[in-house]
Amino acid sequence: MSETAPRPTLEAVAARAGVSRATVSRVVNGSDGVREPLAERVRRAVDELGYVPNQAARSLVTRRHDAVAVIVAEPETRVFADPFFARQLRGISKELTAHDNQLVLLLTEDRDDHARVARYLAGGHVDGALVFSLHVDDPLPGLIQRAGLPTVFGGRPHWNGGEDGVRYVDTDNRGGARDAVRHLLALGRRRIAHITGALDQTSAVDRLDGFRDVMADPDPALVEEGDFTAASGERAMRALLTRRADLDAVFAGNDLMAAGALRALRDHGRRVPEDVAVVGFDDMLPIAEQTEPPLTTVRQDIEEMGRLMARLLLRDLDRGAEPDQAGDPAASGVVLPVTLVRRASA
Amino acid sequence: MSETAPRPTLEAVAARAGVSRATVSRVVNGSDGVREPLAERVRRAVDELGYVPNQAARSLVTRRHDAVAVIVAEPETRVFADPFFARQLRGISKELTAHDNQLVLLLTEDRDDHARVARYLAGGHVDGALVFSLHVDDPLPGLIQRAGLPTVFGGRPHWNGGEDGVRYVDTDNRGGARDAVRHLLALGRRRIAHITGALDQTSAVDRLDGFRDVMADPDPALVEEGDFTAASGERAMRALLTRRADLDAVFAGNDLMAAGALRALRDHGRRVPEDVAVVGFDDMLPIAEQTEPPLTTVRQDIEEMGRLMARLLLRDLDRGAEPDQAGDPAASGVVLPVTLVRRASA
DNA sequence: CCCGGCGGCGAGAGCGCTCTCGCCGCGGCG
DNA sequence: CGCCGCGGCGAGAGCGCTCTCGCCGCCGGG
Repeated sequence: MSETAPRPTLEAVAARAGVSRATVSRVVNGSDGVREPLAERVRRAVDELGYVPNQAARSLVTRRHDAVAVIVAEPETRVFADPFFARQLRGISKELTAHDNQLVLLLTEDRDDHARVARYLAGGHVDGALVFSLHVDDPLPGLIQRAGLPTVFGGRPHWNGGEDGVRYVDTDNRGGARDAVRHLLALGRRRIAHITGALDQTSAVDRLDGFRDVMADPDPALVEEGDFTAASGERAMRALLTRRADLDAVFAGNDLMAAGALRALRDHGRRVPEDVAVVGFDDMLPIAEQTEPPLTTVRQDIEEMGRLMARLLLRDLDRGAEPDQAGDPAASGVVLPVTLVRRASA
Repeated sequence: MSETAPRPTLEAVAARAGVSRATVSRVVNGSDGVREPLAERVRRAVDELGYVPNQAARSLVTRRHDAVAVIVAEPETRVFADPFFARQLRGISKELTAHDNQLVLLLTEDRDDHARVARYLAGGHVDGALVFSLHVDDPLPGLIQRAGLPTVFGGRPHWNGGEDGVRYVDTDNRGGARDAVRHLLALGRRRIAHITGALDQTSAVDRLDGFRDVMADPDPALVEEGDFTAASGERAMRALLTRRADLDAVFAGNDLMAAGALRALRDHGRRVPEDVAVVGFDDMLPIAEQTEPPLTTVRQDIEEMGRLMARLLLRDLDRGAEPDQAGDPAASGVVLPVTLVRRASA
């Protein structure tokens, strides 16, 4: 009973149906050229025996694996502090399974892991890779490019100026930041501060750029660097308040920092939004709804981002490995729109 | 240049080193029986050619895949609302990669997915499975058991009464609940309420049981069912306050509900902890630290839980598929300890 | 000096599949 | 009525690896 049943092979199915292996293979893989009565007999044999193709054997000859690696290079910071990651993964998963592809997850922490990942990718276990690497000095993207696998990045990669044709999906960080700041202006605020995220990440840089787009030459005293954590937001807010006690609005680089900023404002006796209006970024739930007051923020569709990354990659895989360098212009980088969500804080 | 380099095979390495395939295989797989000068020559050939074994070919004959499926059956609810999932995954990932195993992630949403997962597992792509399924009516655990793969569950599965020898790792929900309630008693509180989680999940049931262990026959009016969301915590707290305006403490089934309860208490003008002491569960960061006041709560080591699940599974895999029914008694279920974290709310 | 044993290495089969060929039978056209 | 063409199916090679054998050479003992 506990004996692992010897899985039936193509051969066995062929024998039972009284046909050749080739014919069974044709039926199983849905290629035409098998006439109906025969095909039906094969199908019956397949599920009488409970036949399931051996993927290893198949991969050995087709050189396809129907599997995609998802590489996340983000040990300590935001990815694990918030539900971002899970959402993205979910989007990716949906798209991949819809196309019968598996998701192999690789989490990396340090340099040793990089070598491991590189080896894994070179090992040809997967047909492509989706990569999340947010930091500027990360050697991972380079390693991966070198492995020669079709790849799509999550978030605009850093060295984008140089290498071209790098596929990525990003949210409209810059545009979202502009929307946020314009909203504050529309409320009549004029002394608007910005708490940046960790500036070694493109998302933080892009949001800062958006802020500058609208504020055109802001007082440097109104910009303070954070690192996307709530604690950094609180600290930054305090610093801003001592430098510019007259500020009347803050655009924080993400909701976590906005939450930190709210505490600092409360401690300093500032009312939100009456004295100081606050806008966040991400619409990270449940944080954004739970703050006091609830956050006005810029929402990005995280799950859609994941889905899109997967879709892009699968498309590449379908039309053969060659990314078709002449290919469609829209393909190299895709930027998803964002929307401003108005709650009580601004 | 864009030509995908034909990966070198064992054959090629053998030719270059002037030995047979068997010898190269021996060296690559670290089995002894190859004398030093020869072994060295092989090793040189391997990295001159950049040889990486073809996993598909290897699996075909060894019937091992060095891959483990992680199945998460939790679309909407807590897993995606909080960083739980990511933490657990990280623990799992660490342990798996330490043993050169890959992590194949399967997220399921609905019944169709179940069939897909069952097929995948039956397809023999992976050597074992780690399963997270929290709901009582989930058919998934049954399907998986039937696939005959070595499996470890995250959280005590539901039908535990029946089937025996089911491997799982759980946190000490009941003991943690007892600690929480005893802490409230030690503070002198006597009219202690409990907001339960969704009672179709064992964790919620166990926490309720722990509450009852200590309170022995509590007033039913002091127990209100929630569903682990902040909104449900808020609603439950309101209900409790109208029923028993004299309550002086609340033990919430998780931190999210505790956060909801805090708002309800604030709205009703109750001071925390002076009028009502509040204890949560999970120590979910950053929520638990960000509430006003910060939450006293029961901490569980999520990452360790993941690591342990992986370790258990790998152990099973190592000693052949047979779980050794006589095996060590500790193996069927492992319960991880929790610790009470004191902050300002109680 | 011969023989037995043992350890190091090579030959070869085979894992379960895909895919190219080529064969065979049937239908249509000359 | 014969021939050619084509579509349906089977035979067989081969994907890259592991692992069992068995061979061969070396060493020690009789």
